[in-house]
Amino acid sequence: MTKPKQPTIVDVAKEAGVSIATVSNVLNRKNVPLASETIRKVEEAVQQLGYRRNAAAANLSRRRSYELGLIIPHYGGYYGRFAEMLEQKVFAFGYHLSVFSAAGMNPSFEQRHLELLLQRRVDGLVCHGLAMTKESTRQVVGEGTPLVLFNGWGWPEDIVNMAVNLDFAEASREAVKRLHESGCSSMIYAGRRKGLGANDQRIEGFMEGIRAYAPNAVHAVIDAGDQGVEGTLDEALRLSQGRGPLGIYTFNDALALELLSLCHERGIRVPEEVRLIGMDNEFFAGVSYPSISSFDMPVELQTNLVAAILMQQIGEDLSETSEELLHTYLPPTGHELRLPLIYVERQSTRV
Amino acid sequence: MTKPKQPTIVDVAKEAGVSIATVSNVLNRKNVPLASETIRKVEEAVQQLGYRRNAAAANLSRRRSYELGLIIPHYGGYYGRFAEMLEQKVFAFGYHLSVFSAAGMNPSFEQRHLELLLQRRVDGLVCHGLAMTKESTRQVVGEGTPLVLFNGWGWPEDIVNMAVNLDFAEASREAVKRLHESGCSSMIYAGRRKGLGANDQRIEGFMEGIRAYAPNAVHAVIDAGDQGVEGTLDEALRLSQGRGPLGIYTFNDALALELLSLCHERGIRVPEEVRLIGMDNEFFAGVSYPSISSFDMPVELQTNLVAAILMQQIGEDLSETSEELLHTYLPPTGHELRLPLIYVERQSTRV
DNA sequence: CTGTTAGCGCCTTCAC
DNA sequence: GTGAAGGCGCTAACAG
Repeated sequence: MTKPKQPTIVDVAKEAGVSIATVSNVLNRKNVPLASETIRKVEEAVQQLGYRRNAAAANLSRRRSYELGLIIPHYGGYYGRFAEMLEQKVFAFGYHLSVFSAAGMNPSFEQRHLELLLQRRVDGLVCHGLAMTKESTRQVVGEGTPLVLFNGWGWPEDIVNMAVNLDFAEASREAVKRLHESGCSSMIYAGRRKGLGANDQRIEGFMEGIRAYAPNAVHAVIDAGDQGVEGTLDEALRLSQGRGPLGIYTFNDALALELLSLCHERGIRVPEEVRLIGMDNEFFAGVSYPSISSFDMPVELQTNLVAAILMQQIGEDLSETSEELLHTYLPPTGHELRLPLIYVERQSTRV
Repeated sequence: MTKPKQPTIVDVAKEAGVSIATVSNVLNRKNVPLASETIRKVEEAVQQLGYRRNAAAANLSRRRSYELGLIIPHYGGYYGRFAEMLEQKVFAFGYHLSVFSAAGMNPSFEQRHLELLLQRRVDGLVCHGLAMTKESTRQVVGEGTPLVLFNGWGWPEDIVNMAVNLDFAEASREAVKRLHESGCSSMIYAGRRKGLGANDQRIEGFMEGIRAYAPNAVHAVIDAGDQGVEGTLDEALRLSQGRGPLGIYTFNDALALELLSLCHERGIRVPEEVRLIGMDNEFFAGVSYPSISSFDMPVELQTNLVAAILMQQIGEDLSETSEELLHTYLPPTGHELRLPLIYVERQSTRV
């Protein structure tokens, strides 16, 4: 209950019969030569006293925190996986990751978390492009904290050095292509306006896909947020009326699952009458019935790249593999990097 | 690129023409009386210089971090929601929450995160009971860091002051009751051994439920990890053979969904032939077809209680509502608190 | 009301 | 190889 004041480096030094500098030296295993006897004594004292270094003091002294900050909209699905994976990647460089959820792209939370992270003097920042305001980002970068964005589109080059994005536009084009090839003569993109930039990317790609692969197809962009899921399906069916199978490409798997259930309820057969492609490749897309075709996100690659770029900005030495990764993926020009999603074909489009 | 050394309190003092103590005073709004002119000057200087307090220095000086640590197995589903909600709760007390994922109950990660948190001198810890080893927990508590567990069963009283648990056992009893009342004469619990204590609790409750409500029912506990999902369904069907509707209660909604899809595939009708109850009340349980009955977790209540108990241990003043909450829920004796789950009836059991 | 001063615990030259 | 000493930036008495 009562906090009995934890032992400090001074206590350890006393216990081991050496000076505090020596203790610090053995603890931080620098390139300083130490007598093995000294090392032993110190380690014993540490063990004995249950010494644990005070991070605040160490950070203050070194003027580095070896801490990185990550701001994401929430912990669910892709973002959670991203956080977990990034944590592992930066750990390999000796850094620790502090994760904050902006509670659904809420700018006030974002602001708070950012402020906190900066007070902690994090050595670098990884932010979700959609959870950040331009102003705070500019400020951060202006103050000199290395920052890399992920899934941020259309950021001016002068405020963001590098954005590592998933190529939703390309995936959307592919979705149209797949649906068209499977014989859909009418195609719908069921979006989520609140998905912001991520939704815009999909719309853009969808329209490009239509132009490229199915210029004559009946098509439309419907917002599931506006129309509701039922409204979306109604509208989609109305548009495709009698023109053979209807293809629906959705903002994410969750929406696809809702549409799938609705089809079940109404006795509409999937994939015979309606074909679905989702996005995110969530667990349930694989085990629903019928299973839902989707796009898998290269989270491992993305986090690897984010980590490498950030470490480079911080001035850390990169491993060979990291170097190679950057060579392979960094665009020769520009400040945006697009990673391809992987299409996973399942029963909802299999004819 | 070059970090131009952020302004310190000294710079602000100089700029404002006051002493550093004064700056510290206006910044920390203590019960110290300040001249409004002084305040203005300081705030202006802060604005001017873009001053941001160095958390490490402040923590070191105050010997408090106003930081709390949370260790969970992963960010998905319930845990993610728990983290987000707890963050809000403790923020109301002026604390910040650092969340760490133990990457699936991996003890080495747990150890690492714990060590880090302790080095940061967090003022308190919230840990998932299943992600912690007894040894490290004992050590932490022994060193005097306030700790509250959530979903930890069977912890010796001498190492854990309080555990705030979801009452999976009671929910499992209820599941049996519901299935039995709906007319199931055979009932299965499809578990996940790797769920550890959480699974044990369900098994215990399931068996008690059988004894209490349906002593004559054919029943069994099957582990989906051992048998696979298909194996589980086969086994369940074999046991219930021809004895009317089969009730399956699952470890979680994910497993329930898998079983549901399998039923679809084999043309087994849900709920006519098989009735399902899941656990977690995940998004997809509500929108699958048919929708899956499940148990909703009182995350808000749980996080409220965890926050209140921890704040109390730290010695923070509680609000009236928090006090009341503790009065209502704290057990008169013992060190474990059980919160009821809420049954959500859906189509998978509706006859 | 404001300023002076002594740490907080650790790291890091720089002598020895 | 090891130790002494001066910060790191801020807070908290305590004077004034």
